[in-house]
Amino acid sequence: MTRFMILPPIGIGRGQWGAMKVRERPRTARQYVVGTLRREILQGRHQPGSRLRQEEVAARLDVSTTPVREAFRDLLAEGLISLDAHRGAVVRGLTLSDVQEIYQMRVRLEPLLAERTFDNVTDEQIARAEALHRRMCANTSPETWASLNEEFHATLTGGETQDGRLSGIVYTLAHAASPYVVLSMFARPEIIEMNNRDHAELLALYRVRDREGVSLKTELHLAQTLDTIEREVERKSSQQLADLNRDTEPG
Amino acid sequence: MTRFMILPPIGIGRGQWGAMKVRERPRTARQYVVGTLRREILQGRHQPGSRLRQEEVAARLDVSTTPVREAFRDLLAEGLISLDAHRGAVVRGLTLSDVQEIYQMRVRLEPLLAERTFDNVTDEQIARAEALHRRMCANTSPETWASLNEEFHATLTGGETQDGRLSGIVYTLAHAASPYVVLSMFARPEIIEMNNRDHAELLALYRVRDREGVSLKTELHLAQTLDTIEREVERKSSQQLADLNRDTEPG
DNA sequence: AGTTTGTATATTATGCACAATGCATAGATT
DNA sequence: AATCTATGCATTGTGCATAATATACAAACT
Repeated sequence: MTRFMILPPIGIGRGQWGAMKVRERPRTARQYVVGTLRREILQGRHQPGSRLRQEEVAARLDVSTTPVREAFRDLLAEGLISLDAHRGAVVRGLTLSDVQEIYQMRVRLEPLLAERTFDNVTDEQIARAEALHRRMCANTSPETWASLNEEFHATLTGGETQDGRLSGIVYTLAHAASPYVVLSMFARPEIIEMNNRDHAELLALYRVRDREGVSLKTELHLAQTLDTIEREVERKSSQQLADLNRDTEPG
Repeated sequence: MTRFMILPPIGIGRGQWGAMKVRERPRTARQYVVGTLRREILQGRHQPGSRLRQEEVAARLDVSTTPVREAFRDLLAEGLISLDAHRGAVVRGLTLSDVQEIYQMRVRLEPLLAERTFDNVTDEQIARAEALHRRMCANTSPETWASLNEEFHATLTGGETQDGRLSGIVYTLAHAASPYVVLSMFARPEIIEMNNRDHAELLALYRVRDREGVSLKTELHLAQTLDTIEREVERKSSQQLADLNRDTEPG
């Protein structure tokens, strides 16, 4: 049935709404602000301790202050800023103690998430994870590797589709710690290879449907990562740390 | 410059959010809305699945819509509502699976929190916790007991003064599960006595500064509580369960 | 005829400009 | 010098305009 299409050929099939759902939803101003500020903070573009003034942010991103205020609430929930009544938003830095706390939580929570989602993991999801794994083995740039890494774990645990508290918390924690992970990988590229080997083992355990094995491997993987980061931070002077955090990426 | 004020002086004017304690520092409208809605939801006054319309809430609490929207963001972070762009807020119910998830997280996180805060616990804090413990032993009303219980644990772990991610998450989880805890205590009052004995043991361990013991006891205490809740829910007929979180989906 | 597809309307969330409150700091008074 | 007061400034709150979604209803196709 060849029906005349009034609206642009974005989607095949019926109507623009079905197609809209596949593409990205029209983002609200708030989502735009949250995304931008989160990226900026995680990339270290805002000095920890510096204030974020809503008017300034609103002017810079060309929106009004209302969506900025709501964005601040979201960033507060993610732990990226602190927010006191009438006193405004302050960028929270990540101390080593923070990173340790985050990883100690992940070590305990991610095996639990893996166990709880284990039965819902399909062969197709494993296949997608394996595809991501191959791309991660081929790509050695820390940033893109980290990005793929997040997608990898999200694929195996149901990702954002899961609406429970656990998956949301795990997702947020993984995000929050990412700058340090990237940092340690910059310092010692062999860490990436170690992670890739861990992922290969993990995929193998998923393939043979070894629930217990997946849980244990997940725990071990994170504990080792924390250990690596701790050693790396100890090795570095805090000066160098600050330098790396301050520098921004080349366009 | 004394231009006439459209808004009356603090405290009286925009109504009854002065109806709370007059002596308390003027809270912001947002804090008032968050507190009110949280209490209402946790008390089960809103059917799970029902919508919260910002205009309605704003009119009822005699506030404008902006603080209501920001309050929605806070409640979203606490997991009490879900929130989709342009589609509004929906009250989330607590399924047994949710409660299990929450307790499985608490079993893993609270020992960690106890360990991390252990060295900062002062004798004075222990004394305050003991005072609360005595009041809890004397009081057998489930609601007040639960309220004191939260204060008890907050006292021993630094409470809200702590600004790390861990303490905030633990605090939120404890809050979220409270309706079920109260429920199980209503059903079987001896649970309160069991908890009181656990607390006495815990305090003794704090007194002798046994870090490992505190951690283990905390874990055991929560695991037992989850077990009790599960058995209690199982014991009840699915009839009564259905009463608690009524399914709003029409066939 | 029954179902689906398209359009108009109504409802609700989102965004904006402005008014007002509270915090912080600098200046004046005792 | 210390305390109190006044002023600047950023956050908070309000009312309204706009954009998006859901609902109702008419038209078209199988």
